[in-house]
Amino acid sequence: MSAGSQFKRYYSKEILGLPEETKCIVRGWVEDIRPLGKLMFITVRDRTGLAQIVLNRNIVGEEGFAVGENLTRQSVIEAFGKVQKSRSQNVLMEVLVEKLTVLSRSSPPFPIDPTGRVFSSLDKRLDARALDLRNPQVMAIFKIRHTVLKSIRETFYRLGFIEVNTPKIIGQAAEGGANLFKLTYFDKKAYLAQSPQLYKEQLTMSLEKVFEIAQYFRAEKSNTLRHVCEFTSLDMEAAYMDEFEVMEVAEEVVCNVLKDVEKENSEELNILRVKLPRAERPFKRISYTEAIEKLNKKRRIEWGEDLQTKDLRMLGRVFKEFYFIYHWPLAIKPFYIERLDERLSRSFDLMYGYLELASGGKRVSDRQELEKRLIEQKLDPKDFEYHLRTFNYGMPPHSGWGLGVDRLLMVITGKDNIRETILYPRDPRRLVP
RNA sequence: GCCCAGGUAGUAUAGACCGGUUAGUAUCUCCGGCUGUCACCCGGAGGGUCGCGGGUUCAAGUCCCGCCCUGGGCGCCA
Repeated sequence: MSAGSQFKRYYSKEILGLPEETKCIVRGWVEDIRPLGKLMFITVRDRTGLAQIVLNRNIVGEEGFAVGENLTRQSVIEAFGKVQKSRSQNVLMEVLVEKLTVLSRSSPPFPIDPTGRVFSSLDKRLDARALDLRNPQVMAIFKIRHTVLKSIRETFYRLGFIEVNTPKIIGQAAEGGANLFKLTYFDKKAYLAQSPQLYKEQLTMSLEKVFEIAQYFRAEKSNTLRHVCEFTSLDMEAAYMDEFEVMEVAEEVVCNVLKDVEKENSEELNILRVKLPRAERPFKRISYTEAIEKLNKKRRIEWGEDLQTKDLRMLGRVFKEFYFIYHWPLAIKPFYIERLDERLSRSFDLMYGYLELASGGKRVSDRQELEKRLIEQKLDPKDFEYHLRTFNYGMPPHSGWGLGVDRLLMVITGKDNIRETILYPRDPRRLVP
């Protein structure tokens, strides 16, 4: 029997709604095999869900039945058959098999149980990530991730932003702060980009409003649930906007993401047994100084200090929602953030509870001021010559932010480990698979 | 990098305080039986250098030391 015109491949989810006697092809991986003498029930999963197919010895014959008897779980199969009403408690319709073919025979035992009956540690699951993704709960995270990425792009397109791609291999490591991964670029030293910051700023002088979704690299031995060495960042930068205007863009992006996930992923949210966080515009805005006052009721913290993990956790208990902390001390913000006054910067962080999701602000657009700020932060303007000279060509005032996509996924899927939201995460201890 | 907890069949775990017979259970894999299963069921079998190295002891999965790995907390993260 061939995949001729009368047989059509249906996804598992579609089979439930097909009329009796529909000729169909079921393709997928075997989740469970329940032999019952001369009858055999096989549950077949594909990316849409679970289908039940029935192998009857009187129909497929001795040889056909032997295919089922030699089947292993997780094998990829193709079954030709007709839809019939099922007496199963779990599915309405099932497929009575006329021919069963094994497309790829699996080799048990498996390092994890992708049906989730026996739980495995995240470490074991990540070692076998390709198989782990067959688990509907795991797959749900990445279906939601897809919606998030799509939603982000649609919002920015609608707002008139141009999508760009900046280099990830860079020649200068002088930005200070996070450690960069070094690599050999023919006979030169090069580095993996930790952010598109300087490039996206430069692009505002021509493209005006840009955004980029890309992976960046930080060589920090951070062993936490919210740091990885390779992460996906959503970056935006816009000419003529100030810090409050780009905060509104962030609100719009986040609210649209939640709306789209609610619309397109209700099934996945069910599988994950999570409710979407609520988000109402405008998000709460508290200044850094107000945050310090709030924290000072619980513990002594000096104005000017950066907020530590325990401070953020305390704020997270007060604000179980999206909120901004704006106008941080100039001294703890990078050189490219614009000064507000003697002590403050035109900066902000977007938070959800204790988790920092995005960081941004209005940028310095004057070359002299930028050079001054570099020196204040003990960086050498000579190392930034390629960047600084662009400010001679007419640099519009501009603002922007960068948002951790993986962290946003944590908030949406209710996962407390960032590794759950990344297909193949990279942390200080994990480089494979 | 620091602190805490842990490492026992492929996976998940019991046993450790209080050292002593063949390391138990679930799942898994294989074999046999069953024409309506539902994480099928029933019967049988397989699978463990108890993380690695050293020490104490007549005797170590169990006690002690070092290392590695894992989980969590913190630090680092312009």
